Amino acid sequence: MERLPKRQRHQQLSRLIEENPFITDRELTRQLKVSIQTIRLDRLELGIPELRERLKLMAERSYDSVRSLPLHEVIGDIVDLQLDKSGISMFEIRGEHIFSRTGIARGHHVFAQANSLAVAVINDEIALTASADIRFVRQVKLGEKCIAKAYVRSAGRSKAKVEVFTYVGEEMVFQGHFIIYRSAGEHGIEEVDERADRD
Amino acid sequence: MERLPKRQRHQQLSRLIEENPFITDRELTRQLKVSIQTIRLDRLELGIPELRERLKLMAERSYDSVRSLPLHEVIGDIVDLQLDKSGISMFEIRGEHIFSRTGIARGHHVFAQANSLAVAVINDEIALTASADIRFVRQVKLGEKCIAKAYVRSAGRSKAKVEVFTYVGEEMVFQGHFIIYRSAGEHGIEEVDERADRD
DNA sequence: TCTGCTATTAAAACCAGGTCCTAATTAAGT
DNA sequence: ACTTAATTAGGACCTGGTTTTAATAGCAGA
Repeated sequence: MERLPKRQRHQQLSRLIEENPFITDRELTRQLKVSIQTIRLDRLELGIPELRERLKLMAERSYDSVRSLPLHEVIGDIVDLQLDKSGISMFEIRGEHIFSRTGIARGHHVFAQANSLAVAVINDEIALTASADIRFVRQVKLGEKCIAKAYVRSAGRSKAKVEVFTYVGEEMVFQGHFIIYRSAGEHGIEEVDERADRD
Repeated sequence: MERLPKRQRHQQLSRLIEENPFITDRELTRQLKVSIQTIRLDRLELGIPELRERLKLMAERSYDSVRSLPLHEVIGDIVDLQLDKSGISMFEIRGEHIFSRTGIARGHHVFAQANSLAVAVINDEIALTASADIRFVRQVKLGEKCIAKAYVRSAGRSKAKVEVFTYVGEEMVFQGHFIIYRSAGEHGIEEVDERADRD
């Protein structure tokens, strides 16, 4: 009663499916030289779902990632705002903002908080980021609360310079210099609008 | 002969399937109050494949584009990826990405696409943005498809320089220079030094 | 040798979620 | 009334399975 062949086959089966989840049982019979029933018994024992189920799982995984883009309007809660002068916002790093492996926040969330604040602090109908020079000073981790402080350094007619520093506690974790376009009475930009909504 | 209902239904059908690709024809008959045959004719006319085919496509997309990477950590769909060399991703600006009044994309979404891609293209266990110098060249509007192209310019042991250019059609809308930290232990990567441009 | 056990294979019924084809029905336009 | 487009209905067939029930092969121990 060769037991080994079975275990070996199980290993091979797992490997084959892992490296090509699109394989059908019929294809597996060819590769492993056993009947299709054996393949199915094996999958049953190993808890490997059928092809369609596998594809569905993969599709789901890749779907809710697209769906769960949590980058909406203003990122973070605005705590204080003095238009054209300064602003403070608070943003807590949660599970959806991190690299799952490391627990470290993805840079664009930290950026998003700062960018949102830089735009919000500009007192204009339309304010858009033109450019930015940013530095991620240290990593931010799950659960940490980021306090971003924005200061308007200079405000011309069509551009404003805004500096943003983000802290976790005492520590600075991010800094950025933003150049923000403003509408300054409808010029330069084709589509002029009202100011962005605020919560 | 109300032609409108048909077109409207087609629109609704497309919308329904787009916002939930996991829906079956049977479910669609309930929502649209027409027979299942009509649904199938509609799908045929619109060139929308059956449920299983849709799931398979989604699975494929998420599989062979970035099998090694956790996809959900990337903003936009990776179209091409040559680790440590270059990468391309596609990101369509949708309603949730814009200033609702103006239809102009919020900067941090455009940044997020570029940042994700810059991190993804670095072949390392841990890759984090250290700093970035970015410019929003022109506004991006609702419905526009942003194609971001990333090129690894130099890859040292602990840092890599990545340039990202984002286009809508022929037009460049964003450019950024990223410095990415890498873990520099795990993989002894000493292969890449300086790379020339490539399309 | 017979019994018992595992592993394998086979066969048949059934299912979801369709395609493909033919035909009937309905609605509406002129 | 006749024509045409749109809709609905029905049945055969397909893939890639599940589930169940049975038969068969191979070997071990008493």
